[in-house]
Amino acid sequence: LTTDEKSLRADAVRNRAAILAAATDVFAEHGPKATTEQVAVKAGVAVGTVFRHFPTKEALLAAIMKQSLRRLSELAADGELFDFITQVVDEAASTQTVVEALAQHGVDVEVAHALQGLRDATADLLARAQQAGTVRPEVKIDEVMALLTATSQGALHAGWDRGLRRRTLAIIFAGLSA
Amino acid sequence: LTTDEKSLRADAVRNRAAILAAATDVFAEHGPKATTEQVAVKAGVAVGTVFRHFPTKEALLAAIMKQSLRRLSELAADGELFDFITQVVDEAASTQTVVEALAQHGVDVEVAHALQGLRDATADLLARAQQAGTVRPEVKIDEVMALLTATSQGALHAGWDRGLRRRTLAIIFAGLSA
Amino acid sequence: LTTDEKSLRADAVRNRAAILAAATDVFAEHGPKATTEQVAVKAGVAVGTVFRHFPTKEALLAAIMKQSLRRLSELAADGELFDFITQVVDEAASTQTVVEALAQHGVDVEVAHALQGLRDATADLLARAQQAGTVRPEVKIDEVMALLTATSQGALHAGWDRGLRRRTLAIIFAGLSA
Amino acid sequence: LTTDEKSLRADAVRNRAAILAAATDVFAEHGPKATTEQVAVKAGVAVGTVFRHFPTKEALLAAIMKQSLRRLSELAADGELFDFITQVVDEAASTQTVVEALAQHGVDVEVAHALQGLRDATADLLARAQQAGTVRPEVKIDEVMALLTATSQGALHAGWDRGLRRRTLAIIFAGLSA
DNA sequence: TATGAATGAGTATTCATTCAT
DNA sequence: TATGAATGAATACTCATTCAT
Repeated sequence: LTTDEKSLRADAVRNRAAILAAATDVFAEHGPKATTEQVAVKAGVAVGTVFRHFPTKEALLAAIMKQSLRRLSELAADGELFDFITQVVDEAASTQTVVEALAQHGVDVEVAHALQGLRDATADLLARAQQAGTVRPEVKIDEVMALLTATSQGALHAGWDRGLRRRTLAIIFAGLSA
Repeated sequence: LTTDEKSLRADAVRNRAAILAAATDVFAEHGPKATTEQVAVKAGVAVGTVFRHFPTKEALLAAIMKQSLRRLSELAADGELFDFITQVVDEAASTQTVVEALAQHGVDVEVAHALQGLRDATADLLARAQQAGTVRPEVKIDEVMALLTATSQGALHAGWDRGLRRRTLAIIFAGLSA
Repeated sequence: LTTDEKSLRADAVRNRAAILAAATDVFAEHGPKATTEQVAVKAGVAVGTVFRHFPTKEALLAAIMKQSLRRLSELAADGELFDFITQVVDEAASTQTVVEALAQHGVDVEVAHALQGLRDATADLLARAQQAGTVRPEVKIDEVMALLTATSQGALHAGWDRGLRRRTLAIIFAGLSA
Repeated sequence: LTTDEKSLRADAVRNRAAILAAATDVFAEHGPKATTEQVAVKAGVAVGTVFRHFPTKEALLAAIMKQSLRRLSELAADGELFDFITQVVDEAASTQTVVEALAQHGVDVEVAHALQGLRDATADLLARAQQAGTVRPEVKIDEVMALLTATSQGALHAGWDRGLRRRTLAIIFAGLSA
């Protein structure tokens, strides 16, 4: 029985992960209007299971956001500001939801917390860049986050190609540079 | 008779305008998921009337976009690039849909046309700014439109306040400047 | 003024006829689900005019039925039973509504009256045919009307071609023959 | 587990059957304009359930047709032509939709198949009747199906009573007889 | 715990009918 | 009297969520 329970729990954990991964894909591809059913199918489970793990569609979206924000925060660690921004924007397409998360406020305490984490990590990169003299000293984290958000959304919705992304970012980087 | 016909048409025209205005407000506030019914209520007409003027919800959205794009194009005429961008971003909040129009492609022939109009008007401003030596010569209209789109979306979704908008744009303008 | 009134009345009469004709065509082509608007367009008038002449869609349908039933009654006059039946069936396609009228009961007093007229005219043909010895004496008008209705509906809905109509009627005529 | 799955499925199967039965009744009584909601109510389920089983109103109608056509085909097996026709016509009232199915073409592949099944079964009866010398040799299956369709529709829409049905069929049988 | 069938409120769209012009 | 815009009830279909198995 203990074994059963354990394996059940293991299954549950695996399911949770599968659902989260599936949801990320599905929402990235079809936007937030994608169906819970679609997520369930992609995850290889039944709808009921999705709702057991995430009591609400909104909760599922929040979970995705949290996950993505964490991933971005890790990306920020030990990086360089301009590289980081470039990476985020390049990957925006695969994280539509994150971007929308970045753009929203107050959705959810946990999301807000994760967002703060990303902000802190980015603030570190900014500070370092300013100490290195790469970025003008008067630039504040608020503006950097704003530019990050804006560019990610733009890249995402407008479907900029790699070249346009680079040239657009080049302008922004020029504006940030000392 | 002429008078009668005109007044009939006038009523219809008034309603059409009311619906368009209401739709602009409603969609700006609740996003594209807002109900046609909501629009009707706000416009003070019955749903049927909305559908008589705009046969589809999508058509209604397209009409809003067209209208806003035209407004922006007019704004661009006889202006200065940085002022124009600032204005667009400042007003983004009231034109969520436009921004999304800017970000979409191929929605509708007429919308595409209006979008091209805005692009042309902006291209003029850019050329003039480059001739005046205000903007670097290597900057292309593509990047300017990209920045316009991105910043509008960012300002809109993230709810930047006036100060943040100004500071963020300042960075971008610095990046564009010769 | 009198002239005006007269010409107005003349217009009205002309409109009524145009609407009736248009409705016959439209309903024949698209079935009873056709729109009042379609009828109006085909008649070259506005919907309001249709409703001024026929207060209800049902009333319009009833009017068509009456008209068609009268036409068929006239067709029956001075004819021969089998020829008459053949003609009715051949023309069924152009009078879908009539056929449905034939199949309904109690729709409308006036329609019922017109239906009775057709029945009487057919009864005359039957009597004559029986006197001539062409049709068995025990056949009653009820059966003839039933066969007429059935065959018209069948021909209409199933889209029998001319050959099939002829062969099917041949069997029925054989059954009726003395 | 197997039992559980089966009982789940059993529930679903029971519902499907209930919906089909309800739909047959409802459409027989109110014609094809009857509401999906009405069907749901009669079946004792929610609308959603109806749509889960039959994704479209049309699909539901097609399912009814298929079912009825199958029932009729079985009726044809091991029977005698005139008896068979009589039965079909007697039961027409309870199968309005079938009759319309008989009258339509190309609605749906499966329906077409079922229709062909009925035609084949009827053709067998016809062949046997002709071999037995009961029916004239030159009669073809096309005409028989045409008569079957026509009479069923007539009986249905015009509400013939039993006596009239018998007398009308008697004429047709006379026409078919050798 | 997982399943997937059932639920039912919600939404876009149509169309007979009314009524201001 | 004719017009055609406005009305709003009606209807097919969707989808987040619940719950029996």
